[in-house]
Formats: sequence, structure tokens, C-alpha cells
Amino acid sequence: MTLPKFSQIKQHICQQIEVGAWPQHSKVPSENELAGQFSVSRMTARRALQELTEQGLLVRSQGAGTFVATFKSQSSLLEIKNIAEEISERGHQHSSVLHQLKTINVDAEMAILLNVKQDTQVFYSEILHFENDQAIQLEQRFVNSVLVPEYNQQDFSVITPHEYLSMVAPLTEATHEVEAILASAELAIQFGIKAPTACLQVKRRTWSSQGVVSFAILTSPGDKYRLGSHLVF
Amino acid sequence: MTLPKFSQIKQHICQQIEVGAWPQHSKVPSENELAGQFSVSRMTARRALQELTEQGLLVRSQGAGTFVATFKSQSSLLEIKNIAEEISERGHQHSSVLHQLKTINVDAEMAILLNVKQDTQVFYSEILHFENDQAIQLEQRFVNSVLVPEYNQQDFSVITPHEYLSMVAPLTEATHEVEAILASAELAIQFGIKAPTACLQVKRRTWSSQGVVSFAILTSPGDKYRLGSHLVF
DNA sequence: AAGTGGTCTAGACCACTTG
DNA sequence: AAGTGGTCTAGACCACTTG
Repeated sequence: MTLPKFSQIKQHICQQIEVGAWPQHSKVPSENELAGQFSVSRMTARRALQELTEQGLLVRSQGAGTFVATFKSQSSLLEIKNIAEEISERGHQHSSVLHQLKTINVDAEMAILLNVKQDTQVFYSEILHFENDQAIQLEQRFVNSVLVPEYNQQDFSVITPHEYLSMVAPLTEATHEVEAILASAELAIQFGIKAPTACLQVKRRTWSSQGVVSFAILTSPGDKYRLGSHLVF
Repeated sequence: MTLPKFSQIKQHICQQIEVGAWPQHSKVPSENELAGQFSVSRMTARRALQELTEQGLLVRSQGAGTFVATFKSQSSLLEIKNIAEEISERGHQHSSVLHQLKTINVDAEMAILLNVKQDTQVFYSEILHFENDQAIQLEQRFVNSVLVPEYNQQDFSVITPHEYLSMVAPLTEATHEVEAILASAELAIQFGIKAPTACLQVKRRTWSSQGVVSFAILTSPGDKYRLGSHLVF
């Protein structure tokens, strides 16, 4: 299974930027130059440049060219942090209980979210995280078994899914959706809270260079958890 | 100056979804059908579908087709967007009702948040924002009267606070705190929802080069609003 | 088997910026 | 005038899902 040509070109450009060969504001090869170098049509080279522009790595200007974008100082805002780390940074004790770790058949929706074929087997893990004996987050995670075939063989009492995935499939991209929901009866019991409590629910999709790695649903009681971000312009 | 063909097709699809002709999860015309209907090449029809998918309006599945996505208002955590703009980008109608616009004496906490002396007079505005006649966000805002002395003389039926502040005190920095809360009885009435509903509450502090400009509390019903972010590493 | 989306080609004309 | 990106065409082959 080889990567599509436009993906290969994207990877090449990312690499050049990462190693510093193409610094900020430097001109990157034009569509025609890339098409020549990689022996593809202009449309394919264009797609690579276009997608990297949408991702914020490049900026384009008709007539002028394509340039490496200014790196955003966005690392601190909604970082993808490991919950165990977050808790220990607060000087508290992290622990977790593994509820489930199994293989499931994806339904249509999950197939789209993980970008796998229907009826593929994927991994599902459910872990409840504690901060000083207080349940703080329920982590429900679906993992692409093609990209991370040994996910279900890990011991999640010694490593968090986030830590393991960071090792075997480094993050290149992520999306978040944040919602407020009412705790279900079941959730309320797990968190040890009374029935009508608001919860923050973050749905996080993560990518490595190979594709979608996992889809996680992170739910936390609203009165014990919040998200922060700091933007600098 | 006419719109490009792919934009016209996008508009047409948006319209169908808006007027309810194509409800959630319904199948939209295939690339080939659209190409035929609009007398364009398949690549052009495809671009329209592709961009709407990236924007979250459609979902696609190879072999199966393209479908209208589950609709939910979404706002980005990474940019400070004007709510009126956000709503009109979704093709909906924004309106607002000004509840209050007055001068108040800050208490100790607000003095710290706005970085002004205690007992300074600051402006307070309270505005309820609607998306198509549905109340979607309550904006409670405290504004530094030293940096923005004419805030209380604006007509907030023609300009949003965000738009006005962007003009007179451009953003240089912002912090967000996101929490899930239970709607108070008063809030529930304003939003037209039943009592135990979860709400997303964003507390936003904004700076211009001169200092803290404003502190805003943005509250939205959880079932009608969500925040999103897209990170690239 | 027919339809769908995913990738790709080799051209074209255009608006725009740069030397 | 030459190069660049923006739009568009009319094809092609493929993997996949559906009846």
C-alpha cells in the first residue's frame, strides 16, 4: 500500500520545512517545478500545495508564488496533552481503571471518522481517569487497527493510550469538537455526581503522517474540569 | 464578475440544505449527476462537494455516496470570530437584542480581570444573539472604559461589540476558559429551553497593545452550539 | 453489474505579479 | 514578457458499496 502521489509530495515539503531547509517566508517550488521534479501532472502537484496551504503551513499568492508560512505560536492553545501529565503538573496523583479493551466492527459513521472500510475491525478502549481518587475523565477511544495493530496488547495501567500512540504514530494533525452535555445516569454514577450535572465532552480526531490514527471521546464533569487556551496574534 | 462554477454549485447545495429540501443524512446528487445538471466536468462538481465536506456540511463515503451531515453550529476555539460572521458563513440570519448597556463600578474581581483600579467605571453590555430566530448565545461583556471610552455610544443593532472593538482596539492577545455549566432558570427562559440543560460557557479576556480591552462571558445552549479546533503540527 | 467516490493526466485559458 | 497561481475540461483507471 503506497501513499498517493500528492501525499508523497506533501511529505517531502513538510520534511524540508521541518529540517529547516526551507525557512519561514522562503519560496517553495512552483506547481510546474514540483510537477517536473515528481513526474506528475500540474493538478497533482497543485493539490499538495493547496492542502498544505489549508493546513496553514504555506501561503500562496497568485502571480507571486507559494511561501512557507509564519509558524503559529499556537502550541500552547488546546495542546494535545496527556491527562496523566496534566494531573501530575498540578501536583496531584493520577490513576486509571481500564473498563474495556476489545475489537469491534465499525459502523458506517465510525468507518468515516477513522477512514477505514466498513466492517473493518478496530480497537476500542474505555478508561476512567482519576485525579486524587476523584474521577475526572472518561476516555472512550477507537483506534485504527491497520495503523496501530498492537494497540490491544498494551498494558494501559502503566502507559496511557495517548503516551502509547505518541510513540508508535506521532501526531501530525488533530481536530477537536467541544460540547456541553448532560451527564447520563451511568456517567453520573461513574463520576460520583448527582444526576443533572453538565459535562464537557471533547471529541478528538488525531492523524499521523499515515492517516487517521484514532477518534476519542473525552468526557469530564463540568464542575471539575475546564479547557483553556491562550492566543497571541 | 461572476462566481466560479464550483462556487455556484456550492451555493446551490447550501440552499437546498437550508430550505430543508435535503434533510440531514439524505443523499445528495453524485459527482456525475451534478456535472450533468450544471454542465460542468466531474472535477468541478467534485470540488464543490469536496469543499463542503471539508467545511463539515457533507460527509462522503466511497462507493456509497455523499450525504448531508448532522447540523450543529460550530465555532472555532483558535480564532476569535465575530458571531454575526460565523452565522452568516453558515448561510443563516443573525440578529440580536440589546438587553443592557450601562456604566458600572467594578468590584475587586473585575478590577483584576480588566487591570483597572477598583471603583473605576467600566462599561457593561448584555446582548442575546439569534441564529434564525433561535437564541444561540448570551454575550455579557465588560469593557475597559479608559481604552475604549466611546463603547457605550455605539448602536449595537448595526455592529457587534466584537466588530466595534476590532476597529478601535485591535486584538493582540486573548485567553479562553471553557466550561460546561447547567443553565440557570433565567438562562433557560432566554434560550427557550427546558430547565436542566447543559451550556457551554466561554470566558474570554482580550488584549490590545494598550492593555486589557474586555472580558466577555459567552454562554450557549449545549445542544445548539459547539466549539471546534483544527491543529496542525 | 452498476454506481460511487479517489486519484491522476495532459492539456487549456485566465488574472495576476515580477523583473 | 515570463512566470505564477486559479479555474476548468474530458477523459482514464481504481477501490469500494449497493442492489
